[in-house]
Amino acid sequence: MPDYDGAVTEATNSGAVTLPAKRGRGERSSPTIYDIAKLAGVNPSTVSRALSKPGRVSAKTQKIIEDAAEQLNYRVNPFARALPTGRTQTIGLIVADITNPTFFDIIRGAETTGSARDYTLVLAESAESPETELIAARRMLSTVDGLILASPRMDDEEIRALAADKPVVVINREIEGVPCVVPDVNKGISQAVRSLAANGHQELAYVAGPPQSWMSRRRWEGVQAACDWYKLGAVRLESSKPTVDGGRQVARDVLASGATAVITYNDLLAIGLMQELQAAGMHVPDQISIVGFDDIFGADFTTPALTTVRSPLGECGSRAAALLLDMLLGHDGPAGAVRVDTELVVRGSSGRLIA
Amino acid sequence: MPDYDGAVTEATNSGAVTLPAKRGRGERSSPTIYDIAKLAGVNPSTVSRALSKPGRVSAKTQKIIEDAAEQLNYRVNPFARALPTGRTQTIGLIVADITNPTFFDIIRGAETTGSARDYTLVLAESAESPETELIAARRMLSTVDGLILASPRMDDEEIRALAADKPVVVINREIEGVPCVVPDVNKGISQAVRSLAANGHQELAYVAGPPQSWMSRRRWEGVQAACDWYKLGAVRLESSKPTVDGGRQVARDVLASGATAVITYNDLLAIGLMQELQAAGMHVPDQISIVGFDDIFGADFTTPALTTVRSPLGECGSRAAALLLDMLLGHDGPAGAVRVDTELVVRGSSGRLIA
DNA sequence: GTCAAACTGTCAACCGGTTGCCAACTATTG
DNA sequence: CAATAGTTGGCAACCGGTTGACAGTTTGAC
Repeated sequence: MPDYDGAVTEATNSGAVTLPAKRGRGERSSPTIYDIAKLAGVNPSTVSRALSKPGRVSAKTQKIIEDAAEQLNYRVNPFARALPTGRTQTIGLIVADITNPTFFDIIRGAETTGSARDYTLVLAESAESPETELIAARRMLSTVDGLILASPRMDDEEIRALAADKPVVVINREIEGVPCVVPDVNKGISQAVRSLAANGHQELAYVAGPPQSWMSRRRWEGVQAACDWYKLGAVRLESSKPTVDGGRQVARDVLASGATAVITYNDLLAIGLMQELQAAGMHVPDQISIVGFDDIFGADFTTPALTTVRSPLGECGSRAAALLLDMLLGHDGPAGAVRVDTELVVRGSSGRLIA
Repeated sequence: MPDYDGAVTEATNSGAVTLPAKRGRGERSSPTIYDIAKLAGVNPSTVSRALSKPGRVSAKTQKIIEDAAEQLNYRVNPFARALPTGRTQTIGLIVADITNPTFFDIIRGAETTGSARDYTLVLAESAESPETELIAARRMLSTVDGLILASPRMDDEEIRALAADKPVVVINREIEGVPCVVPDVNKGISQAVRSLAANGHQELAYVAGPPQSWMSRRRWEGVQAACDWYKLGAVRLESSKPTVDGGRQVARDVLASGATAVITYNDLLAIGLMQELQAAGMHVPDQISIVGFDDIFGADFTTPALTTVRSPLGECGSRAAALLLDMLLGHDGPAGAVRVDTELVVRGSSGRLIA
């Protein structure tokens, strides 16, 4: 029910009616612990304790105060609480690109887990820029209880500095001394390369992501290791940006490389690459196999549907938020990185080479 | 820019910068206006005025204070500011479903426009539930300066009640007395139906979205009107949920309806429907044409690519945020709804009926 | 019955800005 | 040069909770 605060407390204002916007627009203001205290016949500090320090006041008083609070439809003023305590019931999330579906699930996972524990999610975007990211992180850090960095682009040192200030959890990157949630790509990559090798491929290209991306490097290392093991040649190609468009642009280099199988840093690149190759008359997977990363929304819309190494991103977001909330309760972060499993999802874009 | 949001540009770390004073238990705390006041040799209130009320203090004092603030690397404490003023430099956005790509452009548009004016975006999800939405809206409203509701599911009355409290802008719905940003679907629908009629279709089905969705009703009305005009039969089918899955489930009803052309409430439904119809051996568009709504990310990944009525959702998010920020500056909201244009994007999923 | 420990509620001092009001100072004008 | 209007800076009272210190009450042990 909308609280239309009934009685105007006449004790407050002595003089003339302050009609011009006292707060915001309307004159309405929500009940405070002082109102409750008056109604319950106790001291405001007792109200404060009853409402936030269970056990500190007697059960009887507690009940009286809770009833009064209910009657007035009281809600704490988050700012008043935040001012002396610093607690804001808020967690921040910074992603590199809001429109990148990779982050959809991370955002949802974090939001869901957060709001289940009465935390609100604050979102910011870094636009893939380390500088923007740092500025956003700094600005946020003063207003949230903790911060989740999804695929951060800034330096380890800067992240550690932030983490020294308030709890920080990192997704998709490992940083010594900072709690991390990281998909363990080895399993998925190993499956992917084995599958490609089994299908007769001998030369593989990896299309890399942003140079600042730890995960892109990690995936390249994984690809190299797996290719060594399965005796495939591996070449690394750069992309201009980790998007569908970037994938289209890298198609030339892919063709020039002579590789018959491509693993891309993410699904967007894979999709763009596939579109461009098909437009150039190539047949996927008969002439070239394409494997993406992440299994984003839409990866199965393409024809052929995209084979991809799935990272459980929703789980990453959710685990990161849970970790953060735990840390806010005073627990220590995990010693090492939290690893979540990846797996190859085989669809139509990879298969036997038909030479 | 009237507000001092902190010296972000402290590139020149020249010489002795007084470190922030330690708080009682060795916790670091950031500098306050009192620190600045001491350093500048003025009263704290003068500092406050210098930093937030341009023109209220003399240029000379202003300069001294700004230098001192810079030297201390001062940032306002948002909570301390919010407590007396209610201003938080924050706007809220509530969407029905965080993972629905429809909202991603809206989110990005709002975030981008907001952060360009130094506002932070706070995000919440209603999970398509009017109750959850209302709770989230209430909780948010006390902590943000204004609220954007994207495709709200709650009653008009409840929204008006919220709008009476703080500035509210609605996207994808028209509510008398509340500023709205709404894609004007008529043009796009008209183009779509005309195109279908020209391709020989005579019976059309509309797959509706959530019953609480104003936009779904609006689109149905538009479809009916256009079908009247172009002399097509129109039948309305219900979906269980506005997702890919919901689209798959409604395939049976679509087939049973005998319609040869389908317009769905959104692209997700269209994609799911197309998948299921194709799985059942139907050929799109030779046997049945499918037209979606919104032109979301991935709509062009399908085979055939999806014909859809594009709504400029990023623009909606951005316009809504701009509107809201204007209102926060004291301007009135627009008299009527702000309409943005829609247009048909013809791709492969619609075409001539081959009977 | 005495004395101390445990429990409860109150007081008052914050947290860090904002702002109405007033006094002092400056500039303008007659 | 005095009177007046316009500036500018300071004082102090908030905003709404939180919390350490403390005193009054109970409770419990001996």
